[in-house]
Amino acid sequence: MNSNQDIIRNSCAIGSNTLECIELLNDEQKGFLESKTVDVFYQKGEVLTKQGAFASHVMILKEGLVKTYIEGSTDNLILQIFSPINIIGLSTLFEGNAVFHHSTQAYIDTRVSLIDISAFKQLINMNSGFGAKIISLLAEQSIITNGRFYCLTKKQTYGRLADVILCLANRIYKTQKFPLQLSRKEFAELSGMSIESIARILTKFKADGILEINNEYVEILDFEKMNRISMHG
Amino acid sequence: MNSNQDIIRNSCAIGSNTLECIELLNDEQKGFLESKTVDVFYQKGEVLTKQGAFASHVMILKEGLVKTYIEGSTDNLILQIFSPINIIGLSTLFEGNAVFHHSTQAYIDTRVSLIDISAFKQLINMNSGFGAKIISLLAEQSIITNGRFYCLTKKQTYGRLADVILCLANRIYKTQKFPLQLSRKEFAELSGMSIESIARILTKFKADGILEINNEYVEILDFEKMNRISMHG
DNA sequence: CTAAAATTTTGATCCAAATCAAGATTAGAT
DNA sequence: ATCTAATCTTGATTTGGATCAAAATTTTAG
Repeated sequence: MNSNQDIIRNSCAIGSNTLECIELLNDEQKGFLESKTVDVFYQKGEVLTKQGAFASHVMILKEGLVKTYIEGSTDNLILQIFSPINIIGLSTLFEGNAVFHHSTQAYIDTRVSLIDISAFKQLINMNSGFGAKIISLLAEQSIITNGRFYCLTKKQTYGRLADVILCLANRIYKTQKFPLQLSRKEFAELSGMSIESIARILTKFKADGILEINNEYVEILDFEKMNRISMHG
Repeated sequence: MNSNQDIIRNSCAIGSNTLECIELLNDEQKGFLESKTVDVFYQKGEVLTKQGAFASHVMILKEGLVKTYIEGSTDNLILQIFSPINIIGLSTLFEGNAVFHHSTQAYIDTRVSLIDISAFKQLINMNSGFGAKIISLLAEQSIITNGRFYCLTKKQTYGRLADVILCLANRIYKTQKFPLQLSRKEFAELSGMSIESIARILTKFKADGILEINNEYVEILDFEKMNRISMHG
């Protein structure tokens, strides 16, 4: 049985769907899609799309790890993290505005397919099953971002960081022990707090035997306790 | 010319699209839709959909004012406010999960059309233009919610409240002077702060000649200044 | 119209987390 | 390997806004 509260649990920032939607295209449509797609490699730290620029394409993340974020005057708000294989930039399908409403940056070396946006829109109009799948993906992504919205506005520091760590383990790396590919600064940005607070909380997590973190990897030692902290402990 | 920053301006919580999508249906489809629609009237304060319940329908807001919100253990996070005419509950089109991921409540007396969700999905699969429009609406709504996400996490109290007031004026009531239909408690929930902070800031806004607020109406007296505060002043 | 209840305002106090300020550690360059 | 720059940790201080407390106002009920 599920309760009300479970919904807001995975409050971190990851879209989890694969590319079933491509499978819904027929051969001709697949060929058309392919002709309008280019593959691009980005290095760690490179910006894939820039907020405010013309939204010329949708991206499929094939390899790597990226964030989408809103650029503010002082600092950025991370909307989601994406791991392969996911579609990024569906919100550019809003007809009213032809610009990116967020930037996208690579955490690590990353490979994406860029799909021409008008071709993508044509496919939606050609194949209603494809469109339905895109609707489902968009709906899912907004549910996930809303969970993150809840996390960052309603939980306090310990809960937020626990949430981010659980998210990385459950949704991104899909294992309790994973390589440390993010800096403290990136953890801070992800969990919406200062770098110093991250350091302090990580030290506490280590002291309490909940987490092991060193220069190579992160490992959740006490999943139960981490979960309890995440649900606002 | 638009800058980068403009995007995150209207950071409040309202979907602004009308029902063009219905116009994309042919007569037969419209008839089908009509046969699967019921109109319901809700009184001020009544709950329209409950987080965690089976997602049986999508709603079209015909009259009134409603909020969608995530229910937390301690308090709620308002995701969006909707004024007529708008579609509410598109995120239930996510295939993976048949429950509402948020609750919906009426701020004032409200009339909605409930559309059976499987009928709605059928229409999406029957009419790709309809689906494309729904995609655009979903994309727009997520852009708006992301703006609100930015507002609540990155701005401080004065900016947040200014933002909410501007949002009400620009997007909901579409005038600088509008009836006071929300309590201080509702303002507090909307702008993510305590009731006392709302009172204090409103007093300050009045003292500075930026805002008039009494038991009947709200009026923005200095739009320019309010805007400056909203963009984090 | 009056009393009671609810809401709003104002002031005082407290707290979580940011910022400031040094050190300690790690990574990169020569 | 050594020096330098960057990142990370720890402690001290500050602060924005919440909470607590009480008075003022508004709304509701009789």
